[in-house]
Amino acid sequence: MKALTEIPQAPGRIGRIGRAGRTGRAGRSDTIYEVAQQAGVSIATVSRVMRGTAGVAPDTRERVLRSVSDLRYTPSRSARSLAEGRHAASGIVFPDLSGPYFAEVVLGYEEVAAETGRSVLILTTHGREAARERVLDLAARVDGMVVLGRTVGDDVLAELVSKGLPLVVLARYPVEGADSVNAANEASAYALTTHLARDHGHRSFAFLGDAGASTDTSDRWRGFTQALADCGVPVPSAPVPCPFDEDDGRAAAERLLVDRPPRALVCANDEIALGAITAAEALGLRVPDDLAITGWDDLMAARHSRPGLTTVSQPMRALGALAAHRLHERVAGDRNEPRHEVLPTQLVQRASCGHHPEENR
Amino acid sequence: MKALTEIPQAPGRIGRIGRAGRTGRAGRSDTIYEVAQQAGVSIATVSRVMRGTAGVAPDTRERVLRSVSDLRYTPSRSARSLAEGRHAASGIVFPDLSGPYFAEVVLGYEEVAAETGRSVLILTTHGREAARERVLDLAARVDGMVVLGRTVGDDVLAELVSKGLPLVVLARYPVEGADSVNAANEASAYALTTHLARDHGHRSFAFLGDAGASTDTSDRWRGFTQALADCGVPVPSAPVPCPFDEDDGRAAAERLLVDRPPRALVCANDEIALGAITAAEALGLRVPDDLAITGWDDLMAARHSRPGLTTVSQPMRALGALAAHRLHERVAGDRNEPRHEVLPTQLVQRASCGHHPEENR
DNA sequence: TTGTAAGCGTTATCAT
DNA sequence: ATGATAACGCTTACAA
Repeated sequence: MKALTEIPQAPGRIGRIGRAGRTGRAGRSDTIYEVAQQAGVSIATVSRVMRGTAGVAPDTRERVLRSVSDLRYTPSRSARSLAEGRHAASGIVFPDLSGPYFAEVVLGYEEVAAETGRSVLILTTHGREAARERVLDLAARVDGMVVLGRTVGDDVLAELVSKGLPLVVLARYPVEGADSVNAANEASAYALTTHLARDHGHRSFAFLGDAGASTDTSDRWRGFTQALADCGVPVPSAPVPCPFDEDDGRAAAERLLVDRPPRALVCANDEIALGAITAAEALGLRVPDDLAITGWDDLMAARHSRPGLTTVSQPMRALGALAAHRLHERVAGDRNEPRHEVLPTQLVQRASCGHHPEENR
Repeated sequence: MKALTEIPQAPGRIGRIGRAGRTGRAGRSDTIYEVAQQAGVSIATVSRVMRGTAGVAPDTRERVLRSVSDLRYTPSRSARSLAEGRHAASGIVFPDLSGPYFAEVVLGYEEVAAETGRSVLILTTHGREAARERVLDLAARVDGMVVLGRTVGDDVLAELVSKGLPLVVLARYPVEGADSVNAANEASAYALTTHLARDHGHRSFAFLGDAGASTDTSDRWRGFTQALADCGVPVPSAPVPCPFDEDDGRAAAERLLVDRPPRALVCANDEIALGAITAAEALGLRVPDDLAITGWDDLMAARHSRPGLTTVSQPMRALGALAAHRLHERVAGDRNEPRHEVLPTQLVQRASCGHHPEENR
């Protein structure tokens, strides 16, 4: 007779008994137990085969693989995540997908994330109240995330960092404990504005865009004012506030142009600029003869518009891709010191800023 | 001495002993156990409070909530998914995000999915080999998914359906066991082509687009040929193959137009059409005087191009939103019979198809 | 109203 | 090379 201490440990999986009999039900996928039973091995061996862990005999391996494909077994992702303590997924948070900018950024991001074996969750905040909760919820599903400007406040980001979540911010000022990726907004604004003032000789400017809402815009505003000051041109006291949207651009431009039209109108993005062109033409102003207009982003429409829109081309896809790479490094634990990077942009001269000698459209 | 059968069940959670002492480590979030201990209740009660399940005394509830916020506790998503047997997430699979079409669809989708309390995973296939594996991997992370055309074969979709995964296809022919959502491609192609033949009197046509690659395109081709036949206009034997891209459109149009230019060129989307306009102008053909060109999608660039591009406007966002709704119904188990829906489109007449009496741009 | 503990489906440690 | 089983962190039936 055995003493209590000699009694074999009761199996933790008492409930496993009677597991059979629920096969074939649609929507109920098989588990590692069914595969193990079918193959006549333990679940540990099945797990080894699935994960490619070394140390499984070739014929055992074959047998398991056959059962796997017979039963069309797919491991449960939640169980795996729970056991591994990771999600093999990352997230990206942006304000909205409308307009090509965010779509391109996300595309660049997804591509790299997929290459590094990570699924991608997206979240748009739409400037909604619940943004904080949604972002925190997302944080529970991923191993790290990228957050774009104009989504949630720095307090939320600090919370994420304090939870130990790898974080990269994009098109947003750096925050403690996170990497950042930005386009060269100030430099390109400076170059663009200098081109307008120096090369075309424009002496009266306005800036259309909401500098308070976006770090991109406020950087562009800063480069704009700096260039004007350096060129000895009067500097407007503030940007003309305007959301990132074509209709808003048209409306804001209409109000501005009726009143006291400047000679050159620097818009915070192409959508605003295209709206402004429409407004200018409706008011009988010729672009660029009466009014120069420029944008940002180099959308397809900028190339096809009449007149062609002078703008700044941003490496949108590269921004997303770089953010994905930096996030991957952080998640993999390859690096801890924050890294802040600025990607170069390019001035694209077309007809809307004034006539160029070598103009071709 | 007790018989074996009388031995009390060994607790499943032997390892819980000694759980304390690992607090404060960054990146290691607290669990329901810490909260329970802090609040002086059991984990079941914490769970009830977190889930809002009825039957918790107000003061107990308060105490728990305080501990939750003290410890900044967020439930583990994988553990929750494992226990609940659901992910509270859904996925959307598309070929690529470039161009505004997919971005808009995804945006409409995400918005509705978020409203129904579901996170959104995205997957782009890029026409890659690994598409099947990626899609199956995604399937393990979601409660249901939407698959767009030109991503994976019907065999993969059948596999998903047989696994019991709720499925909606978008811009793709219906498959057994899944809902489908499409735009009225054939009808709008018919209307567009009839407009060109009847209203503008064009008698020689070509169609630019790869009908084999996309159900959208093959439906458009069908409506196109039907309209020509009904108008008594010679029907081309086949589409001029061309990918969905501006450069490809330009290249394909160049080859076509040098040879034997038709009077009207119907393109499968706006990007192709805009490329074709560029090609036509490079060859000295005037649009629409020498050659009418039309597109599909009504991109921003179609509105701003010179000449304005006649095109078909699709409810892209609504397509995504509807797919999300249908998927939600399926996931919730509200409905089992497949539903196939076709959303209306709209012909947008601009200058590129010929001169209209009431033309305004 | 609250607690106990089984169960979710994996991974990985430790024996053998 | 393989098996037994603890552990992952929750939800929920059942008991009290």
